[in-house]
Amino acid sequence: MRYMTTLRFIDVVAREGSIRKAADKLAITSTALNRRILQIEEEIGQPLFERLPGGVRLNTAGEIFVQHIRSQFAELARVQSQISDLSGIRRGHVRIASGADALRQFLPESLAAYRADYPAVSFDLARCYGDEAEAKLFTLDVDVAMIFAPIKAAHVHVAATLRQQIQCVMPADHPLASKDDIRLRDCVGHRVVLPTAQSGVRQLLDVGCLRRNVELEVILESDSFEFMHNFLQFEPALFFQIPIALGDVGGRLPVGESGELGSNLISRPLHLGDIPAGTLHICHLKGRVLPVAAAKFTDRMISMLREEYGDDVDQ
Amino acid sequence: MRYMTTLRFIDVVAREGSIRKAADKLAITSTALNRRILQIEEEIGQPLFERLPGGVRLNTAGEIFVQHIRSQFAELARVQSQISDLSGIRRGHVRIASGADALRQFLPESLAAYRADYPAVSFDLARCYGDEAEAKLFTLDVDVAMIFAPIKAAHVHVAATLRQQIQCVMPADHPLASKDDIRLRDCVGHRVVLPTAQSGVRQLLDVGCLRRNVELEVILESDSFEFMHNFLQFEPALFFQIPIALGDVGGRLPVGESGELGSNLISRPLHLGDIPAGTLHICHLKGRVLPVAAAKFTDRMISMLREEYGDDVDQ
DNA sequence: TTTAGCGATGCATTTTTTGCAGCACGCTGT
DNA sequence: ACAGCGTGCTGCAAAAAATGCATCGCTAAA
Repeated sequence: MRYMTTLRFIDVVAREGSIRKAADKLAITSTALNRRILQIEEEIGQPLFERLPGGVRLNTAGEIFVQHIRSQFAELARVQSQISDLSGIRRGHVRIASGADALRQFLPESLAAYRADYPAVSFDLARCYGDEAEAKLFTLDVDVAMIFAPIKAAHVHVAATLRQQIQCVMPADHPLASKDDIRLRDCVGHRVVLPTAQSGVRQLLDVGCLRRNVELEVILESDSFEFMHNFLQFEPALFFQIPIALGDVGGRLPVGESGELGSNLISRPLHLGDIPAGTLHICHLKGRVLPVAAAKFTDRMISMLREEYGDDVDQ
Repeated sequence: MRYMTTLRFIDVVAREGSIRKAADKLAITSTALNRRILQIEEEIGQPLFERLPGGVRLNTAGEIFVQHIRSQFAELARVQSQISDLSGIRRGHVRIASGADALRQFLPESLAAYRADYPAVSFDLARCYGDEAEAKLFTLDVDVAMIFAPIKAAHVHVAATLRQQIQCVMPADHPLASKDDIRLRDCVGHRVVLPTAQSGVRQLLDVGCLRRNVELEVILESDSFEFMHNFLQFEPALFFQIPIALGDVGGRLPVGESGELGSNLISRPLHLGDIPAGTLHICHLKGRVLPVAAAKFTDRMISMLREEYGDDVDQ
């Protein structure tokens, strides 16, 4: 949209923290960009940016205004989506933030299923951790987020939750494979592989180890579940995950039966007394009206969750 | 705001129903205006207006888009107000829709009181009936409305209500002046003056007369309370009003003691069994965040009502 | 002290917007 | 039937706005 140009520019300057850098990114000269900013500041009647020696930074007025700009963009997207919708084209765009958990099977499947019905809808997927996801919701960079972690910010509205008990994944011939349910202290003396500290699974594990006074023998830390899966093919170790990330209902069956990844891996639930079940949240920004496509996709996702996980889904 | 120009133009075209008329009003040529509209339609990807032989009319997409435009304007006003507010200037603009009832004393007084504290805040007052007021809220033409009538639309949020018993106003020497409380049938045989059919007072009266099977001898109907007040100086008659319009607490004392208007008029409450108390609503658009000034003014108004009418104020 | 990077500004150039004149179309009243 | 009116739309030239270039003054770091 033409008339949004200046606003878009301001948003970029705010993100880049420098007029010149923003100008580069926008493929215009810093002169033109600078002038646009000066003009808008004059119209508003006061500066939006502080001029620092190394660039610019939003002042309070700027913060307010940029927030307004972002909500305008989101609103425009919603309106356009609504307009497209009524012409029967079912066009649209959905922006999702998700932890790595849902990336293995649930999200690809939901997305494909939705696109089968509405092929003109496109998607943006940002993989990120809980705090980032909340921030992206707030800055209107994404429409909907899947967060496996406690929700911290008040501006987040939780549309649905899914209780997920942490699973312990290991080679089928691992000594612990015979147990139906793993205690934390069982893991002592075995090599373990952990997700990064930012991950919700890791946070639950850390709390549990602290409480039960268990020290794990960590041999690898990574933010890539795929990598850890692969690693287990070469060195036997324990590795923790939630069911939705295992790509199998309930996560109690051997994963990857079709042979792709870790065909010899099995999962066993961790004892609930050691590590309580965590919660996967599907959320969007409070008070925001989502574009048609985003709203429909969210509904679809929730009903798919309900089909697979039944009573573990809430709200 | 410069970048809003096209949007403002579209709003005007939508209201005028003709590009040429809108162009006149906007002091530009129809050419330029037409081109702007064609451009925006191209950017959106579909027309916003139907072209009729006598002008243009919004189509469904246009309705959606214009609604979006209006909400953008309102949002911008709010943001600007918020920005002004934080620089301590306390600038702002409040747009009010009100029935004639509150015009006599309550609104002028509240407005002046508020302006005494915030002299940089300006006001717009549109006198109108309930339905119009609701429409103006919806089209974002006003921020807050005072409506003495039932609220019909679902998009209206009621911030406070005030119960008001209808009063009968008459010359001090009128035969009914001796009663403490007037029944509808007492009015039969006396000349009465009524507000127009659109007024909330009139609607309550009509229902009451129908129910009690009373036929009033109507000699004058007007939408101007001031005119009716003045008329009573020349011909004795009964005239109905709610306390807030009488400019005197409770409306039970002779009005206009200071001699300005109707110094010889008194008011007596109508019997509650004949005409139930009506409700004055202070409302704004549901889901809307009001500009600072409008929000503060509304709060002030409500607290002033509470001071004067105490328990009759709700919510 | 020098150097590099920043935002701001004067001036020429390019792009966009505007206004004028005129077109085709549909309704309306004679 | 037909002229008259008002509508939205379009080529073309003029006016206005946005842009790019070169440059200034400034600050922080080397």
